[in-house]
Amino acid sequence: MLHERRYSCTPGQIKSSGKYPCDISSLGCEEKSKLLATIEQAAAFITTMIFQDGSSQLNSEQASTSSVKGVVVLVKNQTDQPCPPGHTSTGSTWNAANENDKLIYLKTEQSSLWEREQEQAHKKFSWQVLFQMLQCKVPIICFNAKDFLRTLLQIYGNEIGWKQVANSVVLDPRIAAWLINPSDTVPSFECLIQKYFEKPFSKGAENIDTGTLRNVSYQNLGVNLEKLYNVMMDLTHGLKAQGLWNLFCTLELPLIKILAVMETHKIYVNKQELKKTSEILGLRLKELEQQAHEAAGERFLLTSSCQLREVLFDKLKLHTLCEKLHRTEIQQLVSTSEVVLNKLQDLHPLPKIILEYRQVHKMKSTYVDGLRTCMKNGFISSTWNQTGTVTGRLSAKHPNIQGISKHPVTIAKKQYIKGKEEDIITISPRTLFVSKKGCTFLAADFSHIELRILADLSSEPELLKLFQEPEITDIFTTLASQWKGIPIEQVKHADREQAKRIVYSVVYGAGKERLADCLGITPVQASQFIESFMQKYKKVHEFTKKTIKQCRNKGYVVSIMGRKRPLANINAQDYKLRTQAERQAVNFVVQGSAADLCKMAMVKIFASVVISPTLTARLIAQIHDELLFEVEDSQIQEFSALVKRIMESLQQTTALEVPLKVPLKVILTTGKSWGCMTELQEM
DNA sequence: AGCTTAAGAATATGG
DNA sequence: TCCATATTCTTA
Repeated sequence: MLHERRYSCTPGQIKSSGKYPCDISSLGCEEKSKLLATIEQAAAFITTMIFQDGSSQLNSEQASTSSVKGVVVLVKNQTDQPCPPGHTSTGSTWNAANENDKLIYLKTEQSSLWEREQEQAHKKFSWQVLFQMLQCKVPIICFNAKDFLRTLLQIYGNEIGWKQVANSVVLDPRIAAWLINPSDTVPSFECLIQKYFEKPFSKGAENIDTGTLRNVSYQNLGVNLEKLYNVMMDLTHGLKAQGLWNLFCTLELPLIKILAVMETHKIYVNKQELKKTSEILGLRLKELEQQAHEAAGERFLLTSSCQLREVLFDKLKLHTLCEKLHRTEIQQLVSTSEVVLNKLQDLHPLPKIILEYRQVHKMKSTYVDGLRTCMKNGFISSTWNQTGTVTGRLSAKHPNIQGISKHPVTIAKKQYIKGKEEDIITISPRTLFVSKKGCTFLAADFSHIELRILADLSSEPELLKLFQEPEITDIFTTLASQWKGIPIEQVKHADREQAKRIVYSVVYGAGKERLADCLGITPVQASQFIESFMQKYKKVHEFTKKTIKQCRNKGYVVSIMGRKRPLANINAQDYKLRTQAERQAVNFVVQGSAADLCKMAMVKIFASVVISPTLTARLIAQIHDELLFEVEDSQIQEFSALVKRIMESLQQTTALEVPLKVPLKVILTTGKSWGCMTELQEM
């Protein structure tokens, strides 16, 4: 409350820059139209959200839990050269570097009842200002711009359509910093400033009052926004110098808007089914716990790998009956992981019970109960992180929709539900996600994307041939049939998955022990396989050697769209560190390039939908190589054709040698859930 | 004694 | 001594 007055400024004061932001609600009619005119001519906007607790996007470590109170905007009227560090913004108060720059405050919080009319007017004007900012194509610079855009969409959801944010140009220095080095995370604005702006400079007085005292931070907003602007300018130069500018502008910046829009979309979850499955899984867990205790001859905590280790190896001594069991990474204890338990399952009944217990427990705690904690009013909406990976991929949390189990868990025990007796119950968490009424989910995925990219980058003729033959519909199925010597029709899903794991393991440098563990074969057989693979696909091996060599020379590797990953250990003395960096280098080029393609697809599809007057399809999730949309039933044909065309045309866009294939899948049943997708026939 | 925190292990996803 | 994520749980 104390601060409210500080925002005010007397009419006419708008021009002279003050210490505090000018609250636009204090402006008269004339000043308001003046302000709108100024905004129309602005060269840049630097913005931050202000939260109820007084913090802003510039001094909160993580996304603030408190709700948004308003937005402060620094309106730049001329794009001046970035000031050298230490020159500006050393004072504790803000003095405009340029006299024409303005610092304004837009209140967005909900109006109190008694001053509703006035508040409505203010809200409307705030909206007018923000709308103009979004429409005029002048860059809006914001730390965590996605959160800013999402919040605007949420607050002005009635006045603005999601397509309208598509025209805006937002810049986020955090993403710029991440492109320059994806390995070092920038957790906060202060951190960004320290890394890219105040580098060796000024460790003095002013740092004290930026984060520690929240009340003081108000008077520093102008200073900090100025800093934000300067850091963005520095980073702009950095991006251009490193050849990352195009990637930044054409891929990562448009993605900000796409993710903001995605986060405003809610996915309906079947609450009743969720509760029911939680109970079924809970019952099964109790049974398995009982069985495990009997098999072990003592009570212990099944979820504790430590206690399980004691039972299996100290008490039962099962490790003495089996050689070369995998050990834990840090403590070098005998592992209780799936591969080890698989090896032990003929020696004792306990390992099998544990394996099933863990499967069911994962299902219950993460995908069923975990999902419930993410729900708000029967809906979920993931939070997307654009800077959370080193390879350029996206990540998602709350829930991690990218990691939700694909394969069902079957419970082979009698259960009595609603008086009905069933012997086998299958639980697949994806079916808990349901599309809106009148809509269906459409999934479009790049098939074998990384292998196709590898084929292209290595120009391996054998691999290219496989992709250019139209009769081959699925590479891994083909490879599995070749490897096992069985006809394609008899290849099962598990066989295909195995073939896939073999190929990627070998390509990315798996050792014989690891591969043997993975496949349940002996290390000798595994090394024979690696050998024959290298023999058949010689150019793949050449590609990895070439990539490592380049990395040694330059200190970094580059994806097809110029994404970089510096690898400090590529020339390390330590064998372990060096070879790890080598594998990371090879993996990055392929995985990073696949990420580029998938992001490009998102950007192009979004742009097409935005310019279409009729299409309303919404992106629900990106699962790395797969885009999941919610589409109005009447638009499925039109939209799916569009998606397929755009995604497959990326071959030309990116000048790939190898063709891209994008099978489309839609829900078969009108029941409309995720999972149980079936391939959409060509038209 | 009960509390929070961080690391480690295991397992799900994707290639 | 394949890569890179998130989540959950236990343990210190």
